[in-house]
Amino acid sequence: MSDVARQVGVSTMTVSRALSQPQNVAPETRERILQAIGTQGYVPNGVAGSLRARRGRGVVCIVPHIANSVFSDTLQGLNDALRPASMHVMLGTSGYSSMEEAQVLEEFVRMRPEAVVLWGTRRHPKSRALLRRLGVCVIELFDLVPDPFDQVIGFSNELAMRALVDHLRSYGRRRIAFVGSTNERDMSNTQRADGWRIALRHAGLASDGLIVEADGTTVGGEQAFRQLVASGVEFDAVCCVNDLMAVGVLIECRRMGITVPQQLSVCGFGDNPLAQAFDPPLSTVRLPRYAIGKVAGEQVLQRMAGESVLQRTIDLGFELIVRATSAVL
Amino acid sequence: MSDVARQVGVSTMTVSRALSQPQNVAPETRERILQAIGTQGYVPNGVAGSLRARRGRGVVCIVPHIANSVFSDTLQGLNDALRPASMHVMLGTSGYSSMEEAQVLEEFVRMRPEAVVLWGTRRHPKSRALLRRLGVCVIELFDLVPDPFDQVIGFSNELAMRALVDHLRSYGRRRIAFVGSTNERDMSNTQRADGWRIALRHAGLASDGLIVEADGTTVGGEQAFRQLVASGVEFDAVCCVNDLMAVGVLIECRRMGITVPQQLSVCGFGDNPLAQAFDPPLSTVRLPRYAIGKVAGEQVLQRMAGESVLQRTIDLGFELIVRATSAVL
DNA sequence: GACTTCAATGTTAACGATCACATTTCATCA
DNA sequence: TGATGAAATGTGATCGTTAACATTGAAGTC
Repeated sequence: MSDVARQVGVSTMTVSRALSQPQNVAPETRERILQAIGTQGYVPNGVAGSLRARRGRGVVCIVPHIANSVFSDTLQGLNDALRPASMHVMLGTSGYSSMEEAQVLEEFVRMRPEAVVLWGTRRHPKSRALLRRLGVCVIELFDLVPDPFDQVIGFSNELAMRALVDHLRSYGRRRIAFVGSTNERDMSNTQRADGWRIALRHAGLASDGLIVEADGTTVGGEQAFRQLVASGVEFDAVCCVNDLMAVGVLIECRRMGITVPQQLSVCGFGDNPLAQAFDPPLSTVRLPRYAIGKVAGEQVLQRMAGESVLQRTIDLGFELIVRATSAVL
Repeated sequence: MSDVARQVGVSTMTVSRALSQPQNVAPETRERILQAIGTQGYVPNGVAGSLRARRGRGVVCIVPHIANSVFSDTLQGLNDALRPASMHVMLGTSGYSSMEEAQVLEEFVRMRPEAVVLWGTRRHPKSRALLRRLGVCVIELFDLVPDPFDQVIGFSNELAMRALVDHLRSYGRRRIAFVGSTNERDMSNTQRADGWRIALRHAGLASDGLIVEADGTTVGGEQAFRQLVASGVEFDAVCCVNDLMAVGVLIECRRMGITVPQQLSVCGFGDNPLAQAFDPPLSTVRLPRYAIGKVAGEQVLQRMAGESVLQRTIDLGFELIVRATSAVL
């Protein structure tokens, strides 16, 4: 920077101003400075700038796993919202462990991010203490909770699951089973199971014996379904906590010769790309994955601009996607 | 930091050392320092550290689009490799445009990253100049080229496509068509088409009239296939530049009553999750997506450790996945 | 002509850590 | 007993930028 200043015959401050507050520099001076910058190939040192300004242009984002379309769609949204403001995303993963998240977080906050965006609402006490101390803007994603740590953006798992159950009821189903996952440690599984239970109770339907659990994969779905059938309980519909398990159920149905949706209705959750591509296409709930990230980014920008937080809980809703596995269309 | 130093009764330098070079601090002093850090909730300022050390702990990674499993798998690999070394990924997207990539890159390098990881090998001249000037470690991903800018990690599109063609030949196919994409601006499409052409020539087979192009989506695949059929040319196999287009071809076949693989063999490229889930499951080529990111991260660490670059071009190979669309199993 | 005003630019001192070098401490040994 | 060296700690300068305040000069006002 001083090289540029020397060449143009001004002080470094003027060079700095030419870049960050052009309106305070004479147009011709500015022109000469920009030219010198181009000639010398000067690249401003953002690290020094951030140190002096006592604020970086980074936003930490920690998701459980990047290679999963739910998370990567959200990351895309976050990135798209932040890019126009010259902010950058510092990406980290927790591997679905709040302990690991706490460790990653502790390392990342050293870079003094403008905001921290985290998946889910289950936090390690250490993370809470750290975030509280730093007073940084924290945005939690996906699972809505009534009283968030700072701000939460997502949709209601419970309402979404109730919408699915109500849809099945309107199609005449009365014995609606639930297939849960044992490996999702976040609140999603609990909240969705709650939604299912509440919807049944509201409709005066029984839920006893109608819930099974397994690993949250396709294979887990197959196992869970076999278990449900083996238990001897009667059922005419199955709601799964996610699409992969629902696909597992469908595969097992095909094997057992159960016709879907004539003999049995099946619903997934999440609208995984698979849901649409599978044969038969799976009824499910589409989640505002991209929008969650986008709105999170927008909130970060708004709060940086000094605007106060209007809503601590932002509900972006969901979309019921009825395909061939739940009803004869 | 000075608060901690004061409380313990040492200089800030000792506190600094207690954290970064513990072996140079008396164990008991270190213990007291760590305790004071815990009490006060001191979080080291990584920005200041990076400025003084003149090197950050960040790695810039710019991919075309995050919400695409090819890229997110690779990001996962990169992240997994870098995390144990306390490095972090600064994530950016180019939207498949080298111009946009250049802009994002220019902003990101201000943070003085330890390395820059970029998708593909097509660079804007500005990016090249910038990277050359900064002398930063540059790792390009996916499309192998013989003489990379700095270092490239990937697989051979050409060899992979030749493997597919050879597989089809071994199954008796002689009139093998190619469905290309018009919207992939990177080298993949060209290299894959070249591989197809070369494989046919080596086998003494004709390629005239056997290539069509469309938008690189499922719908594009359907269109391309209709176009191919309408052209009246004879063919008994179709290689597609990606899995989505191959799925489109399969959908169109079903519509036209063409049996796969009896009347026609179909191959995709990339092993998209859809390929396995589709009915019938699609033959394709599995790419080392995760490994590419992982190895990239490992290379960054090795080069930071001062090791010299052993291979400027690292070929991680590919895997031919034969499923039901290319051969009766 | 002296006085005000404002735009353009300069000066100084941080931001918070750490490198290089200086100093202290203390056990070891001829 | 004093020399020797290694371990433990301290001092001062510095990384590159920018906030806050100071200065300059020229135009505008009475």
